[in-house]
Amino acid sequence: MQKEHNLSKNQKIIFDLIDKSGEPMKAYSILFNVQKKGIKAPLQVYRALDKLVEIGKIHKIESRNAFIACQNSSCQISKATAFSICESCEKVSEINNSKLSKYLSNFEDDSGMRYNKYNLEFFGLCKKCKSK
Amino acid sequence: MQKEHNLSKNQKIIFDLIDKSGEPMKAYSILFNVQKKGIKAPLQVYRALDKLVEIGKIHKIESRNAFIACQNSSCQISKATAFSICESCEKVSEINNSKLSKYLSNFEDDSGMRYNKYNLEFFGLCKKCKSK
DNA sequence: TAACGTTATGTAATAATATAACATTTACAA
DNA sequence: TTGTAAATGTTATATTATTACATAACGTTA
Repeated sequence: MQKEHNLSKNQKIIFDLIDKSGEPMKAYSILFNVQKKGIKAPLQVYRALDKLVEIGKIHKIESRNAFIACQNSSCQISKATAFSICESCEKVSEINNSKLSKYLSNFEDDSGMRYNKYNLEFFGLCKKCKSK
Repeated sequence: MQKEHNLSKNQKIIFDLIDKSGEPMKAYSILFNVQKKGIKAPLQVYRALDKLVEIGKIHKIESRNAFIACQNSSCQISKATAFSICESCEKVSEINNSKLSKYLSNFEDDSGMRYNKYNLEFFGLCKKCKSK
């Protein structure tokens, strides 16, 4: 059974904001949005983000320096992440494909080394942008 | 046949530095190292880096905000990159595995969407660090 | 080779992203 | 109830990256 993480006040404020937005949010945009709730400094945001990433409630989209709520109901997969990113509209979706995750989790490089964690970002045009 | 890219003066200075170092270099560390060669401003570095990434001579390690010379003799694979990153010593290697690249280049998500580009970063402990 | 468009360069200023250092408070298990 | 870990608050600063504008070099083709 998954450990229940009781989010602290700041963590909850920031997670709720990202989760409701449904899209990747940048740290300073988050900061701007939570200032009315008393979170005034970048560090308060980054600390909450660090923790939320650590427990898998959100993921960082590295190529965009942005954070998105985990789309997997279970939120257990913070060590094996894959995203699709539209290079035109910047829409980001989490890819939840068991074949892919199995393939990557079991991947062994030519030296026989295995990895406990990966992040994969796919780029292309989403359906909407492709049809334009 | 691959197009020959004649690097400009700044591009060559910066590529040579990164290539010789053999490891990921950060933009401001590059800047520091090339100041004696007349490259004085961050923008000069970033412009060269952008171009070198575009033509596939170097890759950006997104999770580290650092740049590494392409390890593939052909340097053609700037749209399909995979790296292994040691979480202890930060050693980075480019993974050149044809099975993996085929699998990912042909990957179709559940909605049938395909992608023209991807970047994959694996994390773990390299052999040296594992044996410590 | 002159004219043109494209690419590269130079320079200053500033924006955007992220962390260090230190003090204090809260949560909660022993 | 006290010890410890986690979280918070605050200021300052470090690091990464871009905007804006001016000039120069390069390569094509008329």
